[in-house]
Parts: sequence; C-alpha cells; structure tokens
Amino acid sequence: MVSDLIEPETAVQENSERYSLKLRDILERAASLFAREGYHNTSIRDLSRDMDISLAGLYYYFKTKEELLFLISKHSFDSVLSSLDERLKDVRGPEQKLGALVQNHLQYFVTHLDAMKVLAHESDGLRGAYFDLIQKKKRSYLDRMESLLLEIERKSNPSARRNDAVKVAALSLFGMMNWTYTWYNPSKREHSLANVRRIADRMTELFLHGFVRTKK
Amino acid sequence: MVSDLIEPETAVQENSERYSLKLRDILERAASLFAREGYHNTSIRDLSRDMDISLAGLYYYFKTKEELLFLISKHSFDSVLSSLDERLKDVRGPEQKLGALVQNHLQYFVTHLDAMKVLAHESDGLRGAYFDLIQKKKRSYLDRMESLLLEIERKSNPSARRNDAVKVAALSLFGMMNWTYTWYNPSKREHSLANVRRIADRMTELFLHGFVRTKK
DNA sequence: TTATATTTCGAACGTTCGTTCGAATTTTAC
DNA sequence: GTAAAATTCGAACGAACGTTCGAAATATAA
Repeated sequence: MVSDLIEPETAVQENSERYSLKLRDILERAASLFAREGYHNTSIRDLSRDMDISLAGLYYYFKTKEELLFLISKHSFDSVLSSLDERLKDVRGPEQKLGALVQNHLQYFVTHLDAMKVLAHESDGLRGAYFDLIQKKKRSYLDRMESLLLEIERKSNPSARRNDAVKVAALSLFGMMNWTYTWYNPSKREHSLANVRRIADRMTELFLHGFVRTKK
Repeated sequence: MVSDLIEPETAVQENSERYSLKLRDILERAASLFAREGYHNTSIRDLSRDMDISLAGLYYYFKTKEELLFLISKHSFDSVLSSLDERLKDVRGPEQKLGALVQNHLQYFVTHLDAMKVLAHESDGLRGAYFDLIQKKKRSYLDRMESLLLEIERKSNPSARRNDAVKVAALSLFGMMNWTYTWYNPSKREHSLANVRRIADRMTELFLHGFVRTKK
C-alpha cells in the first residue's frame, strides 16, 4: 500500500539520460492534455495516442495514472520553488520580496500554464502519500508567504506575532494568484506575456495597498 | 444534441410538489458526495447507495450525470445571486455594498460548502450549453463586482471608465473568495461560523485598503 | 559479435461505468 | 373502487477504463 510510505516510491530508473528525458517529455505532454480535458477525462489511451508510445509502453515510466498526476504536480511545485529562490537572492526588503514572489508565481504560471492548471486544479485529488507530500510543499510555500507578511507587519508593529489575520491574508493572496488559471488566456492580446508583469504588479499593489489606494 | 440548444432542457416535471422536493434532496446529497469524493470519483451507483433510490430510479430526476452536475451548479449560483439581491437592498454606498457582497459570498459558501465546492471546482468541467449557461452567470456576477468597483473609483476620479485594472481587481477578489473552499474547514475552532463574518470583513478590508494599512 | 540491460509492444483481463427499457409498484384524481 | 398518471425498480447492454504480462525489439558495453 503506497499510502503507508513516508515518501512515495516513484523511480523506476534513476540513472539513464534517455529515460529521464523521455519522462520529462511525457510529463509535459500529459500536463497539456490534463489541462485541456481534465485529469479524469483523459485516458492513458489518449496519452498514448498523443505521444508516440504504446499504451503498455507508458507504464514503463509511471506505475499508476495517479503517480503520473503526482509527478506532474511535484515537478511543477519544485520548479516554482527553485525559481523563487533564484529570484529572491537579489531582492532586499519584505515588500520587494513579496512583489518578487508574485512575479515569480504568475510568470511561472503563464509560461507553464498547462502544468500549473493541473497543479492548482487536480492535485488535491491525490490520495495517501502523494497527497501528503504535495500538501507539505504547499504548506511550506504558505509559510514563506506568512513570514514575509510578518516582516512587513513588524515594520509598523515590531512585536507582531503570527496570527489568524496574517494567515487569512496569505491564503487570500494565494487564492488571488492561483485563481488566474481560470481566466488567464494567453491568446488574448491584453494577456500578452509582457503584460503578465503588469498584472503581477497590479496584484501586489492591490494586496499591499488596497483597491482604493491604487492608482492605475 | 443538447449542446445545440440555447437553453438546456432539463425539466422532466415542472408541477409535482413531491417531485421537486425529492429533486432538491437528491441535489443536496449528490453535492455532498461530489464535494467529498469529487465528481468523477462518484458513480451514480454511489449516489443510489447513499440515498434510498435504485440506480435506474435516479434517472427519473436527471437524464445524464452531467445534467446532475449542471443542476447543482445552477441552483447554487442562483441562490447566491438571489441572496445577494436580498442583502444589497438595505445597503448604501459602494464600499458597503462590496462588503456585503463578500459577506454574502463567504456566508453562502460555508453554509452550503458542499455545493459551493462543486460549483467552484467542477462546474467548468461542464460542456456545451451547460457550460455556456454557468459561464453566463459567472460573467454577470463579475459584472456586478466591476460595477461596484467602478463606483468606488469614481469617488476619487469621477471620469473613470471600466479598464483592465478594474477587471484584474474584480478577478482577484473573486479568486480570493473562491479559494476559500480549499482551506476553509468548518470543524476547526477558528473557522467557526461566527468567525466567517470576521474572515469576510478581513478580506474586504484587505481588498479595499491593503495589507499594510490594515489593523488587526 | 556477443551477451546483457533497457525499452517497447500487442493482446488481453477484469472491473466499473453511464445509460436504457419494460415491467412493476405506488400515488393521485374521480 | 377504478382508471390514469407518476414513480420506482431489476436486469442487462455496450463501451471505456486502468493495468498486467510475456515476448519482441532496441540500445549498450565488452
């Protein structure tokens, strides 16, 4: 029973270059189909038709369909986190860091829209150890947001401690950002990649200073 | 083909009291299962087991499983909208109206958590005319939000017109509110129903005046 | 080339699913 | 009570699904 394990066992092969390249490709294409049709509406036969691999051949790369979903989710999450670390290196000040986090989140979202749709919309359909591990990553991401918020709050109130208001704020920002997958449409002119930066700035402004304070 | 119709035909019976009472019950219980296990992971057989109706008997009340999902979504949406109308009657001023909208949204969310989870998480899995009709309702809800925001903006800038910044703001608030279904947990002490009002107030404050301005 | 390990595949298994249909049962109206 | 209408049901259909398995093909290393 997989769900008994602390860490789900996924690897068939660790070494081979060829193997991991193909796995990447499978994850990407699968994410694309999952994003378009939904996880449950996409059969493994659909995947095998879309890629050039036989039905049985796919099972060399994952051992259940749920694991495939897990691998997509995990890979997406890890990528967001590591690109966030990269970005935050050069940024000082909690507000600026928060701005960078929003930029990172949305930029990653729209350049990997398929995978992120899957992550945001399907990943809590996972169960057992798969669910737990993704949940853990989500928790740690939220923790980082809460820490930044606390830093900001401490500027005006140095003795501020982590409380419900901060938690609700973090969850609100998280929801604000994640909801974009439901309306962001790369084929719309006004949603061009260049404008994603603008949208992210707008959201940061909105979150930090509110709608009534914001100037267009 | 249903998707050809402007308005999906759903009614088997319009009149009978008995009929519509039982339909209500079915929608509610189905929403509960869909919310817990997900739409795709719940079979009609699961429903028939949970209620006391045979598999075939259920099909007297809807003609496809997708229609069942549609009926749940539509009913939820209509309820939110009509309770919103009720609430707004006694409220003056756009900020206050916006606050009432957030209150309404979240209150309805948590008192009909199951149905709203389904609406927020599964309803864009609908297709054809079903999808179109729900989308239309969503669009009109967003329009109302945008109108309120525009009213607010016009206080400081009377010539303000509907623009992208307002749209992003509305979508952000929408996301903020809708995301609650992923984290709100009625069994947690701090999420008690009494506190929902507080959470809603906090969100309104957050949205209107921003995180840094907000006092706990 | 040969032996070994990696990768791919066709074919099939058992299960579950949504849906249908005609008959049986229950409710309603007179 | 009787006839008509509304409601429920058992049984079955065909289709689609995730997964498995042993054999075939291909790449790798000697």
